Amino acid sequence: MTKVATRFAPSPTGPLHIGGIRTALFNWLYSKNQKGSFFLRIEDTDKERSKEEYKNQIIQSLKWIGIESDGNEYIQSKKIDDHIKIANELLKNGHAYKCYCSNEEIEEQKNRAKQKKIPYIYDRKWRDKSEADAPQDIKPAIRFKSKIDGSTLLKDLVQGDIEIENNTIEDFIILRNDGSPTYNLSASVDDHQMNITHIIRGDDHKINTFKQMQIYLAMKWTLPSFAHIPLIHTTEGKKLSKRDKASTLDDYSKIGVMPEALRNYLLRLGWSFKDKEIFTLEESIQHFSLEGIGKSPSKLDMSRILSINEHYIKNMNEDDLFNHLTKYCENYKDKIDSKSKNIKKSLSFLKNKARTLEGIYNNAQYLIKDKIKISSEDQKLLDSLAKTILKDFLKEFQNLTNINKENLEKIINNLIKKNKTNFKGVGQPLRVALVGSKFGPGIYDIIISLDKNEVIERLKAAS
RNA sequence: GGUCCCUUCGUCUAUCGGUUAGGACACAUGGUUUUCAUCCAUGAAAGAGGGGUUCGAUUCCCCUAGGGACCGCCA
Repeated sequence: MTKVATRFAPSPTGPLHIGGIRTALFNWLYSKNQKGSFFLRIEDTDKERSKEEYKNQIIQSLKWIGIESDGNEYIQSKKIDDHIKIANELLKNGHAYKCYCSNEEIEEQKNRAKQKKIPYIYDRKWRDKSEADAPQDIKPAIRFKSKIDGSTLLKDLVQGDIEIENNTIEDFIILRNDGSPTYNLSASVDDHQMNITHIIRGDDHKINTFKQMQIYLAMKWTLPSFAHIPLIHTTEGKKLSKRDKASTLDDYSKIGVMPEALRNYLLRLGWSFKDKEIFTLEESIQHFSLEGIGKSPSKLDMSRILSINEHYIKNMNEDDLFNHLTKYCENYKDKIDSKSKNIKKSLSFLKNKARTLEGIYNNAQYLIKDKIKISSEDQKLLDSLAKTILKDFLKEFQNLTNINKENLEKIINNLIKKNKTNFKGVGQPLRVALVGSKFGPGIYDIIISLDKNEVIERLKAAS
C-alpha cells in the first residue's frame, strides 16, 4: 500500500482564517493517523495578491496551533514550467485546444446567457475549429477539452458518491493567453508530482475536483482520493471568509485563547468521536478519521471556544500555563518579567477566575501594577469604620513575621469580634484597599501573593 | 437561473431499524463560598413537513420546504 500523503495548499493573499486552519488540521491529523506525510504548498501564482509576509504568517499560524509540514514547503510559482509542459502535452494528445475568442466575445456570451437566464458555459467555439481559421491578432488561451457525454462519479470520502453530468463542466482554461497556467492545471500537476494520495479540502472545491479528475484521467495518472469537508459558517449561516470578524487566528490569540484550546475546538467542529470532547494532541491523532467528519456545515460558537479554553486553563500544568501567559503578555500586553514570581505562584487561584489568558492578566492587575486605582464607587465602601479596621489590621500585620493563612485568620477573626461585624465587614475593605475593587481573589490569597511592604503601602494609602 | 450538497435541543454533536433520543457549551434554578468566580446538583430544550418501505423508523427511499456551495484568462 502506498504511503498516505496529504497537503494543505493556501494562497498567501492574506492571513489564514480558521476555516483554513481547520482544513490544515484535518489534513495533518489524517496523515499522522495513517503514519503518512503532510505537506504545505504555497499557491502563490497570483502575483498581484500574493505576498511573502502572508506566506510566513501562514507558516507561523500553523506552527502556533501545532502543525508543521514534513519537509520544506512547496512553492507553486517555482513549478510553473512543469505546469506549462503538461498543458502542451495535453494539447498535443488532443485533450486541449487553442481558443481564439477575444475577451469581448466571451463577455458577450456571458451577457447573452444572463439575458436568457440560462447558465453561462463557454460555447466550445474553437473546440473543433481548424487552426487555419485562427485570427492573426489574437493570442489564444488553452482550454481543456472536457467530456461532453456521460457522467462522472466522485467517490467522496466524506460526502459519499456524487455523480454529475459531464456536459455541465465547461472547457476550462488551463493556460491563459499570456502563457501562464491556471489553478486547476497547476493544482493537478502539483498534487500528482507531490504524490498526494488524499486531497482533503473545503466543500467549495467540489466542482474543481471534477475538472482536476479529468486532467488526471487525460494524463493517465493515478487518481487520488478526495474528501470534501463542509464549510464553517458564520452565525448568519454564510461561508466564513477572511473579511469576517473573529475569523483569523490572531483574533483569538489576542484575547488569550491558547493554541491547544483552539485546536481542540476546531477538531470537534464538524468532527466527532463518540461523546469525547477533550482531546490531547496524541489522542486526536489516534482517533481521527474521515468517517467521523459530518456532512453539514457548522457555525462558529465563541462561548464554546472560551469554554474549552477555560478547561485548558484550569487543567494545564502551571508551568505551561505560565509560559503561555508570559508569551501572551509579551505579544499583546506589557512584559511581566518583574512581577513574574508573584504571578506564577498565584496562578493556582488566578486561573480559577479566568476563561482566557487575558482574563488572568486582568485578574493579576493588582500584582502587576505598582499602584492600584480605586474607583469612586468602591471608594465609598471605605467609610470611617472601614478605615479604622484597616488601621487595626495594619498594626497587627506589620508585626507578623510569618505571613500565612492561619496567622491572617487570627487577625481577621479578632477584628470581626472587636467590631461586631462579619467576615465581609473586614474582608471587603481589605480587598478594596489591596486590589482596588470589591471583586477579586480571596483575601488570604491576595495578601499572601503580595509582598509584605506592598500590602503595608496600600493599606496606608487607603486608610 | 443551472449543477451539486446539507437538515437531531439556541450551538457543536451521539445514535449506524427497536433508546425514557445521550453528551458538551450556552441558559434557568438551587447548594457550597468572605466578593466576583470556581465547584456541585437539578431543570428546560431537538429528529423541517408530507408520503412510502417495514412488525417497527431520527435512522432506508421519494417529494416538498428551508439553508448552503459553485457557476473567473482568482486560488
